[in-house]
Amino acid sequence: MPALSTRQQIVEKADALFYAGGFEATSFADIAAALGISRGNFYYHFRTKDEILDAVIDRRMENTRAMLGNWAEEDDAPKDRILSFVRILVTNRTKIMAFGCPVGTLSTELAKLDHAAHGRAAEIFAMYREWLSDQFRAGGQGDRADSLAMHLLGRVQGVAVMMTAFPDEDFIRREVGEIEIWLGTLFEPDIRN
Amino acid sequence: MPALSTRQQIVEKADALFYAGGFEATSFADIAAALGISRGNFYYHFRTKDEILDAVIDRRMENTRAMLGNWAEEDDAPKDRILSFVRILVTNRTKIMAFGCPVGTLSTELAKLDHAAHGRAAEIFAMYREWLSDQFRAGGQGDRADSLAMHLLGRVQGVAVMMTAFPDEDFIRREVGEIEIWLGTLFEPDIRN
DNA sequence: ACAGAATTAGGTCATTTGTCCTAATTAATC
DNA sequence: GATTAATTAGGACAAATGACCTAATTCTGT
Repeated sequence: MPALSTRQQIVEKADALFYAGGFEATSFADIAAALGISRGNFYYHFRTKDEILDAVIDRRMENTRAMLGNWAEEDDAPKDRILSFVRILVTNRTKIMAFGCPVGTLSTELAKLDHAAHGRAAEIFAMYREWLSDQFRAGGQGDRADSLAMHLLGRVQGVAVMMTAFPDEDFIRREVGEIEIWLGTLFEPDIRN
Repeated sequence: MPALSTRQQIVEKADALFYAGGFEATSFADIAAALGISRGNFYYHFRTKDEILDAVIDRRMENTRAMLGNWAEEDDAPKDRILSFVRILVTNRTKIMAFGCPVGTLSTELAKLDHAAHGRAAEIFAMYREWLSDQFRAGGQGDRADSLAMHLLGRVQGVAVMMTAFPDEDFIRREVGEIEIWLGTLFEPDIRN
């Protein structure tokens, strides 16, 4: 009784390899070899590369949904929930410096490939957008909520891109710090000078 | 007497194809076919794919240097120079929505491929960083100049990434507008309320 | 224990990849 | 005009790719 089904193992490994090496550059053989399974076995579970990509995106959406749910459970205040999001830049800094943001890099790669799944990859972004939008709305930002969500997503994506070019921990902390200050002024409007 | 040498044509086409389709996904055959030249001719000018990449990066660095120089010539005020940089988001919005930022996407792709040229791609970023840093310093930002340059680069990169996922012109103009306001407060410190 | 379904192994196939070679053609130099 | 150098054409090559098939094995329900 394996801890994970072969299919789950394939999706998990493909997820990691797509992130670390890119979708196009990762081959069937790479995934099968990394798992120690035969190509035939692989083909039984996924007939085309696009099917694996679909399954990987499904997995990422589930994981994202779970993570966003956890952040909402851990903190009651919208501001603290949003801070949990921002701090993944620090938590995952090592991987981001090496491979960028999994969401952003997949989206841009599929855009270049003109891949049919680009829209699905953008849906992962949309999940973050809506969740952040909900938090800003709950924090009393009303109509600005969605704009603020997009703005914050962009800020975080930008830091992630810069991290791969300049792996500088000080830069990360400085940017995260500035975002925290910005959130502070947003959620305590009577303290702005 | 051709307007461009074969070698120049190859580099130019490779540049465009690498941007629109990615480095890994663009093959020798793609470039040769797009130019209508034979593979043998191609091989005469570039023996390996890495050589083409190097030439493309050289070209981009030259073009970038020229563009930054032009912006410096067109405007005397550091703030206006920096605005020229920010507004490429609007000027090139169609291509960015389709393929992202050429600098950022190449950097992240080469990072994932663990490619030797990743450092050279980051040098293009470094050119922008230093140029922006010079402008901020000329604008009286002193020690903060480099931090501000990195911050602004990140802001622009973030908008570019979001544009590929959400091709929304309003978002672009909103973000560019906010950056302009931010620059305004930076360069006119006595007007902050 | 056994039949049927699910899963896995191993190999095949046409195509494409990056790399490379040789012969032909064009351009430059004396 | 002859000789040499630079450039181009048109393949060839092994390796890798995504896709596919069949036979063997393992699991499942009865």
